[in-house]
Amino acid sequence: MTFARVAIDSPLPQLDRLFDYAIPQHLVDSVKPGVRVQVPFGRGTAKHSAFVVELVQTPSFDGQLSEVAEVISPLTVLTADIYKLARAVADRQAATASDVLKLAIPARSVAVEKKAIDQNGEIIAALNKPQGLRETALQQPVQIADEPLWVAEFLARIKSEVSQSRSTIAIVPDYRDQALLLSALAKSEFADQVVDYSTDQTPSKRYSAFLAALQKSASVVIGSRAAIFAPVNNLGSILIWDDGDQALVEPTSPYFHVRDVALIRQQQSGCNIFFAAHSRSTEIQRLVELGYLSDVTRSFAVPKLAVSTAESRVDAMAWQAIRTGLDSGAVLVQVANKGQSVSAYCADCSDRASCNICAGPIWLGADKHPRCRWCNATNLNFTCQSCGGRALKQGRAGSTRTTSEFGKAFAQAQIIEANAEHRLQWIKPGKTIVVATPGAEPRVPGGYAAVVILDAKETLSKDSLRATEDALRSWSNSIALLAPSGHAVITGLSQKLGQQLALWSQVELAKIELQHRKELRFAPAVRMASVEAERPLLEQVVTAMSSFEGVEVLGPIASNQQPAVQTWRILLRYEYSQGAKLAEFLKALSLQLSAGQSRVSAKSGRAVRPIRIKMDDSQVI
DNA sequence: AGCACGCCGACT
DNA sequence: GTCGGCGTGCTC
Repeated sequence: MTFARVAIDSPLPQLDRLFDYAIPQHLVDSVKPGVRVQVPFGRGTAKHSAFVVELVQTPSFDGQLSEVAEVISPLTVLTADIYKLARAVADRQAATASDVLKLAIPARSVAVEKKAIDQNGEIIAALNKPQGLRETALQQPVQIADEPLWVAEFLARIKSEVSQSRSTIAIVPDYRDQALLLSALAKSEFADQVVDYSTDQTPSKRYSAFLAALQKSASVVIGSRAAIFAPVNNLGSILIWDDGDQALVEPTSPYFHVRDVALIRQQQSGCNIFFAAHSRSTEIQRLVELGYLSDVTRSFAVPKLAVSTAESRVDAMAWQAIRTGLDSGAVLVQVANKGQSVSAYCADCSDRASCNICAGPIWLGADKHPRCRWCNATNLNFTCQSCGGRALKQGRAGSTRTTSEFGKAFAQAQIIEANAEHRLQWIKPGKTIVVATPGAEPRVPGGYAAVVILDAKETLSKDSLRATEDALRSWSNSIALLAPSGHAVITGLSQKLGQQLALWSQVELAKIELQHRKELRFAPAVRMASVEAERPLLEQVVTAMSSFEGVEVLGPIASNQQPAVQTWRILLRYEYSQGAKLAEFLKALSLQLSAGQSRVSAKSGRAVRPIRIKMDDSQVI
């Protein structure tokens, strides 16, 4: 007699454990570890979806067992490896395995599955050509003559794994990096092994990518956050490009950084792990200093970079760089903010303009309409809170105004604006000025003749713990788009930082930054969690935390994230060694305190958790 | 989440 | 005397 031990597909923390079920005679052959089943649960009449985690001979529950009601599909969609990973990630993040599994296992597509399996429920090799791959290669308007160094490095590592019949997971934070890597792989001899795991495709394509990873004995999975959970066989290497990119942080419940999931998966599977980036994150620097990772150096030409300490936004050096750059090709101008103007002031009394709904700061979007940065309300009939004035004057220029200013100054050049809304992957070579916000820079074949970085001082003085690190990362990524003969200019940067950047001493810069964090006891020298809830509930958390030794509680402070319900937030500063214990404590605490507090969001209709725990919150300071 | 069990106010 | 309020607790 065997019994099925299942994980219920429910976000409720009190159900985050395994339940045993009897297997009725007609299902004994089809209930297998990893399959999705329907089970009766609780007093409710509705059946719940669940995953069979294992089959056992003796149930660990001595009450009356219910029976598995139905097997949804013969496919073993939850492998033992992925369950183990999901459990470990959930435990680290004070979340549930189900939260992780819904990211790891895409929604089932019956149509895809019908095509993909034979009568025995085995995946047949009909998925060899992931559609995404060919489309990406064909859509590529220009051929890349010069492959970036990191792409070549990834290809070499992938090639080595494939030749040993092992799989690779390559994580790229950005759709342009994804396309670059995919088109390089499409031309390679192992194009057939490639699985396009990007999340911005249709559900059926995601499901077929998932099945392809499950089926191939050696696959090359390319994707963003979700790809770290790809159920590949014989995992040889995890490769991560540009780990400092915030796109690698999951914005919903487990709130993990892919880097941390990758490290867990590496430890569990014993595979290789490789990080590459133009600049070094403090987290990677910490792991290098601990001896967990080792440095691999590749020689390359240091970019020609000049730094100007001038106060004016676009100084003589920047103008000169744009002018000479245009003579030989395209020029990239990186600006800190999008829109017409990053801020607005009352024309009469010069006070900072604030939103008449929530008093948040006002900026001017591309359409020149005054908009609130906090609640996004359009303030068309602005009234100054201090003097009653009705007229606005613009603050520092954003990308839209910069674009129109350059359009006037360089009438002979084509001007293009690129930001998160106007996504651009490539531009054609020629006399073009691209004004881009950080992270939105398009590539140009052969590279840019000049890269000019404006607003350096503003980027550095952002009110964030990671301001310097993020700035160095976004500048480095822009400068890396230079042609070999190109020149870069950064305006408004201090001499000291500028010199180190000009020498491209990325490791040295990361060392210094990490040293600062150690002195201030900030992440990643220690870990910092945030707990967010409504005030009375949060007070109970604060009280309970006093019984937990060695964790420093900072706050509460008001959180302006959701204007609908005012929530508050505390920060918890703790050592890495306390992580497991603290996560367990917080999970149990939130379960106990939120009893009977669960409610449904009026806006989305989804269950909203009364207490939100982020075990590593880098946004918070 | 559902759903039942459990002890306190106004009703044919 | 009971019908029902939703606080509390459990779900293999």
